[in-house]
Amino acid sequence: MSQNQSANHLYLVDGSGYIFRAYHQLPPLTNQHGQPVGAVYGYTTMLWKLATELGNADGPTHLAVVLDKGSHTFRNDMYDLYKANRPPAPEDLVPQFPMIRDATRAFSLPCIEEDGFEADDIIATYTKAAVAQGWKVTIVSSDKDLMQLIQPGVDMYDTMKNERRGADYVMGKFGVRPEQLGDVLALMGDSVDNVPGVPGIGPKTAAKLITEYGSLEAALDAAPSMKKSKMQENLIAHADMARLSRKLVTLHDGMDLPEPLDHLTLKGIPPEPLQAFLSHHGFKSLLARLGAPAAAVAVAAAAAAISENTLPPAPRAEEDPPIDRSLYETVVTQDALDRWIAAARAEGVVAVDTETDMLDCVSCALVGVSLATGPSRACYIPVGHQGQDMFAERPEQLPRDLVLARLKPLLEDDSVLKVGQNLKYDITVLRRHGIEIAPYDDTIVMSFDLDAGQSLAGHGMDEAAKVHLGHTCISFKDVAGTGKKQISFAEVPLDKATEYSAEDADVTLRLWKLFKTRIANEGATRIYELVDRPLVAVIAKMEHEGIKVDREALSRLSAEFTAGIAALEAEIHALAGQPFAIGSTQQLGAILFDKLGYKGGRKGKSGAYSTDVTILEQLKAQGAEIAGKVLDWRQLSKLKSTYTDALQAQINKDSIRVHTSYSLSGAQTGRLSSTDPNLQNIPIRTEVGRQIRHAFVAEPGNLILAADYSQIELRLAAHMADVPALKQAFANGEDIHAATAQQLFGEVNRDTRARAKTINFAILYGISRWGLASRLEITADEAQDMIVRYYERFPGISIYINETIEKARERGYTETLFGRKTWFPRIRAPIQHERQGAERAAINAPIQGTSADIIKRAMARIGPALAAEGLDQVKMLLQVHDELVFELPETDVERASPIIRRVMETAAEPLVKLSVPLGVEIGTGPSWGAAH
DNA sequence: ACCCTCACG
DNA sequence: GACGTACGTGAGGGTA
Repeated sequence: MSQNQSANHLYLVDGSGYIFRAYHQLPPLTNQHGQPVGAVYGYTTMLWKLATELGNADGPTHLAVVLDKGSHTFRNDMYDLYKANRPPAPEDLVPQFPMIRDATRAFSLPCIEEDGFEADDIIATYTKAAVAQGWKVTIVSSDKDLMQLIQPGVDMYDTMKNERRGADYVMGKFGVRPEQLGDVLALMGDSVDNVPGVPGIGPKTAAKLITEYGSLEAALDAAPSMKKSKMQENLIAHADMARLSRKLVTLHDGMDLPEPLDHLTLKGIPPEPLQAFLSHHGFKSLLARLGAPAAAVAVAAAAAAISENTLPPAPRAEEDPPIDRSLYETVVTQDALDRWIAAARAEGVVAVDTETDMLDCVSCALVGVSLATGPSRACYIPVGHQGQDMFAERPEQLPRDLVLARLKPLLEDDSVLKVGQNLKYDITVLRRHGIEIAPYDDTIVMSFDLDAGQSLAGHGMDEAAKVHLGHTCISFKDVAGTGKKQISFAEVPLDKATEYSAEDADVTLRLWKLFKTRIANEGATRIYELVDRPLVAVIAKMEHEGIKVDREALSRLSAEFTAGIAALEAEIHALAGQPFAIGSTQQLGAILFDKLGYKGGRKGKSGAYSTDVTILEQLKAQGAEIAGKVLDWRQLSKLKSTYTDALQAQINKDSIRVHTSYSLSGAQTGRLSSTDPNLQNIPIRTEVGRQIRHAFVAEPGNLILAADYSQIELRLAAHMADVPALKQAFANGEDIHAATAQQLFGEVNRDTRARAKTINFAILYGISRWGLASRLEITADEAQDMIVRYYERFPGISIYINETIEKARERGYTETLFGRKTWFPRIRAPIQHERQGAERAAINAPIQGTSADIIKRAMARIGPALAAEGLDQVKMLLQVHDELVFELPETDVERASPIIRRVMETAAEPLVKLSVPLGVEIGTGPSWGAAH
């Protein structure tokens, strides 16, 4: 290989692939002629970037832009469904295709397209030709099919991510070498291009098979002797599809070169045509870089400045001087530490924030603590920072245990208030080091109790700082980066860590001052002090406790579901007469309504077919067997992906338990919400789903105890709307839906009770005759009659509804019995359906919110009530809105049950005296499922 | 990133 | 006669 040849480097730009990606990732810009040019702009900047690499060591010496031409290729002759799922290009993208050619010409670059071949094949052909000449090749694309071409001397370049990709990348993403990728892609299939693949085989299984057997053919040959499984059956049954898929994903590299290689030489880019193109479309920033006249540069700069300053400056808290990060101190000596502790004692209030090496506070390690004692008077005490790489020296800092020993008396001192933002995190971290923070305030909870529902007020710190202090915080991303390059806080240099962490404490203290005054002035003291604040430590404890989940049981279920799913899939494909992605509502809609011709029209603004349960059930009733199968498939897929599989992954390595995270500011009404994982939506309504609940188990010798409020929202509605008939029924311990049926229909049977139940819930949610009509499958007029009759029999209800809406409109918010406010900015919206939506939510909020207040009070009281009886082995693990779940020694059940029941049933008192009794049902068993 | 669907109360 | 089908959530998969 001669020097001369090896210096050549051909860049092949996948123009068609790029434009689709640019279209979706960039905002829909238009030029001054009103033409959509978002994708063109993205494409132009990409070419620009490549042009600037001209002359770099690894830059292009030769370059061609490759485009798709026409839609019919030899692959369609092989498989008529190839790319059959592709929707037509979006309307505002179509006119941009010719502009792409204009842009390419403006850069004076060769553009290659060929009938009957896709861009991928042209790229493969040129790659082969260039490699044969000993050239280097870079394919500018992020298309996974093209990754098959990666080899020594050939790499790929993703300009959007600014990433060069070689064989390592393919290995990391697909688990195989590039030359094996075609086999993997064939097994996986591709729903976008409609490459069928083998059902039930995804990237993981495909990679496993190819790694194990070496090739697709070898895997197919070996299939009959593999361990019997659904996968193995599929592999045998769909071997032909796999072979067809293999051909479809194979890149065709044998075409004649439309242009010889040496015609692709880059000779430099003449500025005139480029300048004409850029100014035609008004791409000012690029024009400026091209060296356009100074005036144009000024215009571009001015335009940028305006767009960045459209938000009015937020008001700042009066009095307090603005945030000055230069005043923050990094504490590395004992004297300095003692000085800060003394300052905190002198103030009587201190903001505290802990920094850790990861977010999971069950396993994380403490990295540092920040304190704030006044405006811009804040410090950061590092205790666990490392150097930035393994060879760097660990920065000088005080020993962790010394710092904690010094801080402990302060953090536990009754006369010093500790303030934190989302304190449950810090409480957990410090508890693991033997520190029980008390007393405390939490600014996230304060913000929520003041402004729940206010669309402008986010309760997270960065947003709150912006809204209330007019200050932009340093974001975590700024100090630690994001994605793959994200570093742990322990690796952040001390000066940056101090700026970030001390600012958090500084901001927290400023917010606290503001909120403290507002809580007193705006009547939020009761809800904050008596309901939400005490809960923070209780929630911290529950999260830390976690719940044991039987991994083997889940994995057995998962395997059962997988088998069921595969069987259903085969049946569905047979009924459809073709394979398709059942999970795709689009494809499913096309099969059901276009191909099979079932009735059940379009819905929604997107114009797409709706295929939800109600529709599928209608089809099933019409006799569409496929609809029932799809419903079953959906149920199993949901259970598998959301529960059996995801839950196993959530088991903590250290505790071997699952730790959810509760948000105290998640739900507008005051309810908690649960994330990572959500343990408030574990299945129970169907028998199949309920098996998942059985995997939530107690430790040996212990039991799970579940305590549910019975019909708490209906009871509260009866009390709040003052409905004598309902209150009487609850007082008598009657079946409330049966009692309603008696009142409405004059007789109680299964049908009338079910209807009464529907109506009872409809009332809680803000009834509309259309909604009720569709639920009960009656006409809107009949539904209207039923509502009228309900109002007649239960007269308080309509008064309650009208008064609630009226008050909400007047004051902007609703209130629970405990004074929790929920704001409804949209209740005065001029658009009717927005306003009506807000009205329905406003009807429900006081009821749902009061129920939330009551269970929160119960949660705060249960721990002390049990401890008073010496029952400190009883652990509260979960809250599911009207249910509390405990784990306790079998021997404690007898004594704990009545205490739990009493605390829950009397949780409203003495603050609120209810005119209906609250009922609690308790069950126990070895698992959560068995406790119901 | 957004929609759809579906799990719970 | 139109609203876009009830209140409150979070997660996963598909698609643009």
